[in-house]
Amino acid sequence: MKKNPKKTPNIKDIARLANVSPATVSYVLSGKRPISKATREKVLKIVEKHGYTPDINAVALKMKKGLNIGLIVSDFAEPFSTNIIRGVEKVVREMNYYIVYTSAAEFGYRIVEAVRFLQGRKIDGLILIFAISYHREIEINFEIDIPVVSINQPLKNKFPCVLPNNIDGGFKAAIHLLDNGVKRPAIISGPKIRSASRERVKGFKNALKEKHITFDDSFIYYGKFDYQSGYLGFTELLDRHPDIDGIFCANDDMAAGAMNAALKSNIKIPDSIKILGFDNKYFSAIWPIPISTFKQPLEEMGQKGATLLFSLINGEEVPTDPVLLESILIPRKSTGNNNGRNS
Amino acid sequence: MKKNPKKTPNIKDIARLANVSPATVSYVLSGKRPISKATREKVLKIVEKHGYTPDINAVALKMKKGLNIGLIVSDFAEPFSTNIIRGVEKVVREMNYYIVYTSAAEFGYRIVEAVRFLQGRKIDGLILIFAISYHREIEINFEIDIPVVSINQPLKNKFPCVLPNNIDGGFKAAIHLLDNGVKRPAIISGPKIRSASRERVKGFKNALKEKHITFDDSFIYYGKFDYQSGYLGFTELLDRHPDIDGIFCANDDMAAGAMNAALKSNIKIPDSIKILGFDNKYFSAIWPIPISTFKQPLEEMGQKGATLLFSLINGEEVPTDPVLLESILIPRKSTGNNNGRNS
DNA sequence: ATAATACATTGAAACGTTTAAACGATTTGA
DNA sequence: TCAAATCGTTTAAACGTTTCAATGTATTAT
Repeated sequence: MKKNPKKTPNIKDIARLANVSPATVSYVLSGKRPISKATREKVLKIVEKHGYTPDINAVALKMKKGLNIGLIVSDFAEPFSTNIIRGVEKVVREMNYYIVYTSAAEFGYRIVEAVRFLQGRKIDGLILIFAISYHREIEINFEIDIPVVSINQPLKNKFPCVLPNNIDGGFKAAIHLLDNGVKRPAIISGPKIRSASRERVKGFKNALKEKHITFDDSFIYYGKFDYQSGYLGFTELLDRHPDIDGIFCANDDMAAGAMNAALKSNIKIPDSIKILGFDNKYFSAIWPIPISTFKQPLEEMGQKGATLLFSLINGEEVPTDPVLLESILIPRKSTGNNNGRNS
Repeated sequence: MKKNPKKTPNIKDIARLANVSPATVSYVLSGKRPISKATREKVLKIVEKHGYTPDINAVALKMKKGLNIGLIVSDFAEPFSTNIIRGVEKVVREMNYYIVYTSAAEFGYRIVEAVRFLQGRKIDGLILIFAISYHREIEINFEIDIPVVSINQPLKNKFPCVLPNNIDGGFKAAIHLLDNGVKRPAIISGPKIRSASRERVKGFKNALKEKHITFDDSFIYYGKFDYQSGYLGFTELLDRHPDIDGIFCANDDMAAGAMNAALKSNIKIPDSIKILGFDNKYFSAIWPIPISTFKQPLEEMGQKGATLLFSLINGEEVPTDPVLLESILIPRKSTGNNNGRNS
């Protein structure tokens, strides 16, 4: 009959059972001091047998560390963020850290408050993920003495960040449209204040210039990354230039809006006008006319960001320039291709 | 000139500054012992001034608690889960707890492993959220000595749970179709093994019986909650019964599939056939023909679940029967209504 | 006036680790 | 042969809290 029926073993229990001191157990487990092979094996056997795992609170207290990293996303609604998170998680877990997360939305988008909240949990590093449809100004004027990495959103060069290569995305978008026979391309962009928008436009323009296609700002409609904008943008652009035969929409929501506007006006997609989206949202594959789009390397972005963060935590140097990752094109019917769905 | 330039104050610092003992500070903050008004105010002022907040690791260590609750979701892809999480978060934060979360997908759906992982972080309770599109059998044969609550998924009555009232949902679906003139209703259900599917079918049948509409199993197609199933289901059901004029699809993905199948066969929605979905997924509102659907009370489910969990943690009794919450109908064009979108 | 009670506060142990310093035993160098 | 160095291990302090038991002081009952 045992005295304490169930209590999880602590380092002292293990030490006693192995006939060594707690310190020895600790050293065996951490490998910070050489321990004779015999002792190590003896200890490890007991540890294994009793499924001992150090109390993380005691460890964290003693080490003056949190052993977790904070994660702030703009909003959880977007599957966008969750895919990045997946990448982050992998790395964090590998480092034996935990994630404490919150959404900025929870704090009325006052990042300062969100940070304060997370600090309460003693985080050793912070990752910020702001989804692209987030269009408020982000308050980053918070003081913080731990490493911070931003994913998907440059924060005034204040922190290291990993971003999708939007210039490249815009460029590829234009090329794809031209390759599929478009002569008069236009673009429904995100809001001008968002660098992601400006960059996609820039890449788009670059490609057109390279191919000697005339283009000016009247072929650009600045939307808000939402369905509405796509609908209105389509209407307005075709008002301005009835001969437009291809539109690059800076995300799939706007592409959907554009396609519905086309449907209403009885304009055939892709025969009369080709529509190209961005983001590879879930619905783009099942849309009545499947939407060509770009898949962003979300998981990689997450992984890269987390790796960067741990480098910082370990006091290593990291590149100050944003890390850029490229999106890949998924051609579907809306630009005249035929893959993408099988029924 | 200060000795230690920045270090965050601890309870001893506060005690010294307030000319009291650390114990007093602790009691002031926790309110577990009466403290004279004068002392309390003095202490609180210092606490405020220096922004003191107790080291959570020390607290957790001393209290032999984790001060966090674990959260396992089947997969993060689904915005479904994130909305529930939002509700959970609110409650958890209010209780001054933190969330440590992971996805079952990360562990190859071996819940046991996921639980073990979370236990490493000393969780005081566990919430399981399995999205409806998750169709594998869930391994729940894990031993656990902390309270567990399941949200959205009954786990063999092993744990208290909060569920959408699917019978009610199916019932309301039938009524809505009938109200909109449907004479020959059919249903594209989820897989038979899922209780959510069976219950929605049951509610649907109940309503039809009540209204004396003949109905049998040949009007049911069992799909897998995915787009494909909707497409195939539509085709097959109309093969069986060409006079079907209304279909309740157990989620929006299947509704989308059904609508695309209708489009392909040149069957007019909603004129010839009315389509009703479930879940109010993002795309259902922007679909070319906006899809009527049901919005589940996800955030409430999260809140309710978390509240339940804390009751358990505090050793209170909780109802052993599932807590049922009702979904609300969002009528749109696919069943002949006109609200739901404004362009 | 004194004993008994109530109230406010404090000292110190405990939670489970890590790690610097100390220790003894063995090996090495002169 | 003795001092010095090396190796493996242990002792004990520290991390920042909470809370029991003890203390001192003010209030009430006798």
